[in-house]
Amino acid sequence: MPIDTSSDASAAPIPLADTASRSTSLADVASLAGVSAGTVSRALSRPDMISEATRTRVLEAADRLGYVANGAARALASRRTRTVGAIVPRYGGSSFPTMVQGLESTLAAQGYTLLLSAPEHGRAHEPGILRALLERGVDAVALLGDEHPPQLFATLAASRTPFVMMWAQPDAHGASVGFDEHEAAALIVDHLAALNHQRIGFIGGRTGSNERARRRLRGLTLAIAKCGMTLSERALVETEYGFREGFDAMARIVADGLDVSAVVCGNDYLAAGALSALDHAGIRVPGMVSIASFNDNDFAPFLHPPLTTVRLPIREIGEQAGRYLLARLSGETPPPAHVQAVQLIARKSTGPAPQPQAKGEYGYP
Amino acid sequence: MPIDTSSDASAAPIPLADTASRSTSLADVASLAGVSAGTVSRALSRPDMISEATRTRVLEAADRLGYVANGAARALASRRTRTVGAIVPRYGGSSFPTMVQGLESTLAAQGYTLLLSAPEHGRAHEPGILRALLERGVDAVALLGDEHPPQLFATLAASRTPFVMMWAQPDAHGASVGFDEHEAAALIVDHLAALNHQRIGFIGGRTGSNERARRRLRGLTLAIAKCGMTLSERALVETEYGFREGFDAMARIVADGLDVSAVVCGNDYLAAGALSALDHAGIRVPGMVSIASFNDNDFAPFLHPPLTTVRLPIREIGEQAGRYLLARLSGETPPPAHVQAVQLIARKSTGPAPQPQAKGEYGYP
DNA sequence: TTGTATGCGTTATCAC
DNA sequence: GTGATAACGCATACAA
Repeated sequence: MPIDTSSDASAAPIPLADTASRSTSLADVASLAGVSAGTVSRALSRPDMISEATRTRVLEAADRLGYVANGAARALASRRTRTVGAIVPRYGGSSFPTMVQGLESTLAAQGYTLLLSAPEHGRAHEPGILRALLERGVDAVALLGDEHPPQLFATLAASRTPFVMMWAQPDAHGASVGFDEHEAAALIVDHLAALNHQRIGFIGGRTGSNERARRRLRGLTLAIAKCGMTLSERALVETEYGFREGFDAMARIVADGLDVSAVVCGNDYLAAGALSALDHAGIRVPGMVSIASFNDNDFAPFLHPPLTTVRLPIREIGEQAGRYLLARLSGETPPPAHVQAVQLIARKSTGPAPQPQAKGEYGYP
Repeated sequence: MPIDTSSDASAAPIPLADTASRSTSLADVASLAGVSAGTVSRALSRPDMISEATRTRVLEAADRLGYVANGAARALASRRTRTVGAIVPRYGGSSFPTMVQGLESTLAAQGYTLLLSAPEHGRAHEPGILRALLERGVDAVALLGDEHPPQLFATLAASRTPFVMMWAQPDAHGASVGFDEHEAAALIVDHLAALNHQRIGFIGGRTGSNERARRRLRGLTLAIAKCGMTLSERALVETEYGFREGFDAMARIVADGLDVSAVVCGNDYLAAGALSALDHAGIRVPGMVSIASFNDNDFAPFLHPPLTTVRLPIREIGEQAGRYLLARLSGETPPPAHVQAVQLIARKSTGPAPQPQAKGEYGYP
């Protein structure tokens, strides 16, 4: 996939050790407007400290010259960059973009720009990632999750950089935004219990490498125990998140001899894949539940049969994280403590547990 | 969803007009190492210009003090930020994150950081978006698409900022990376033609507001005409991308009286929704095709029945854009001209056109 | 309200 | 190979 540069208007020499004219600076605007550089600076960043007349004159001059402030100089002098760093690993093909969109939008509304680090795979914990952000002078940092090496927190503390952990637990060592996984699990389990389901299965993410998957499974286990239900060992699969993975997992559960009347999936992709596998197998499990709506393209209720879904506030996590950082950066009163459960929507489309016709098997309605 | 700050180690006063000790600077490292500031600077950024002995001494001192370079000062003096801006609208819930991940990874490998602007909806063209990036001193910019107001290009040119357009056409006024939509369409149409399909439908994005959707429809129209096939007006729907939208669109096509034997969908979400609608209606259309795999979670082949899919190199676009910018920034020879078609994978699972049992209706196999 | 002057921390250009 | 020293462009404290 070569690149098109045929009609390339941008093929001019790169502007590094600039040979030609430097770009217009405050001084240029100042001389055109007939004022001092300091006045221009104020007219641009503290409009209310300047007289109406000169302000318009300055603004006009700046406009005529196409003046663009030099952020580096501004940052050097003011000691702030109006920039926030985010470290969000494995980011494409996940639900994180929705969260980052929320973060970015919230920050952008206040003039902040997002510096995004999206390390692939296990590189998220490399010190260099955070360091690169700090060298860029980010005013604050948003991290995914709360499981990070101590050194990361030490570095953050040493640089006195405000930070927030997204999709994390309340007992993390620092500010965090998340939701109550246990409440989400309880909602699901209550729903299934009301429909007389007893033995259930779970297809979720890998608990070894994914803290969110781990919490989700733990919450489910607790809720199930509290209801006197059973989580089938044979129908408990850990896998990557994905449609194909859900398909394969459910296919395996079916092949092993389905001994559950309901299966909970860790997210919508897994669930959709699992449904598809059931369809292929000519089996319909009456209780199919997905915990997380994967993103804004919430397709669970349109599957056949529709899924019961718990909608997680992915985007809201990003927004809230942004609001927290903005508050910190503007010196406002620190936001309240503790993470609370959030909006959970259960679509009650799952049917009641049937009387199995043959042991461990459920046919079409 | 309040925020947890209970065990907050980051709740220290914000480091704005810093009252306490400034963070360690080059001078601090220099005095500890017993050299001049200039030497420290070189030891850190031009290791080969310094003697082995002093270099290690400097590095050790820097390490002991936990020195982190001040990017603002560095940018001011060196006139480069090692930062690249990206403007990618409507970010969550689309295939753009995959592309951005490719861009970010490629840039990060060379020490560049991505400044991400993800304007919601129509705000992508606002001059302020680009301006914010330029003020941050981005060394280069990556844009989504090639349809932007002239002023944007003018601003880019005035600031002599290298830029590249992603998912754009070769005849754009500037460097661009994309793929051949017409070739993708031709691949699909050839496939359907070989299976004797004659009349086909299309469910795609809104051509009024989405340049990619427009190109996709145009490519399809051309390919269909060339093969002597027919694009049914009644089975041509423009909608938002999404599962629900695909569902609704197909439901409408069915309600209007299906007069096609194949339906092409603009992306996998639309296709999956459309399949679901067919399932609900108890109808199976033998030719179901999706043009774009939505992202890495390529679920089309797992649907029932499986979709024939053309896989578009979304991530590769980002990677290639990153490589282009890196080449520009390092003064390398400009990459070759023209956009070429890319890897297209057709999964041949669509069946041949049947002899309709009743006019405009196709039953289950 | 406006002008003046200093400092921000680094790189780069000289000398040595 | 290393040390002074001058920009870099802006914000801001202080003076007017």
